[in-house]
Amino acid sequence: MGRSEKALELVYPAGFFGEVYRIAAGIPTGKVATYGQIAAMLASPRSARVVGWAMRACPEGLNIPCHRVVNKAGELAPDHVFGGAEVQRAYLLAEGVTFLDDGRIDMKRCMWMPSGA
DNA sequence: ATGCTGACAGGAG
DNA sequence: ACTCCTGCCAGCA
Repeated sequence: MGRSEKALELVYPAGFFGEVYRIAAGIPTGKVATYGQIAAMLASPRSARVVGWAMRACPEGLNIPCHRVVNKAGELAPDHVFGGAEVQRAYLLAEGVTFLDDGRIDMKRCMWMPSGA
């Protein structure tokens, strides 16, 4: 592996959290992924909560777009994190994510589909 | 070691 | 569509 990859090995935590961060880092701009979706990618479809927890512990130094990870209903994180859901929504809007009239993300349009459409 | 917690999800009523 | 209940599993006291 190249030097940059080795650097990532050093930066990303080992184990489940590290895998979560690695995947989250791959979410393209303008798209969002769900906790359960990421859990499924890790072959642990029952670990959605752990994914959410990993996001909460999100190391800011890694440049992880944790605002692009939402629940399956397309709802943003509660106000006690992120400095308010408004902040998260502003980030997503700036990236081109579209919202429905009820304030939820238009998941049908913006959910990340790594395996192709 | 034991028990509680949580940025979730799926099924049942 | 909404609420309630249960399963999950890594950290932390």
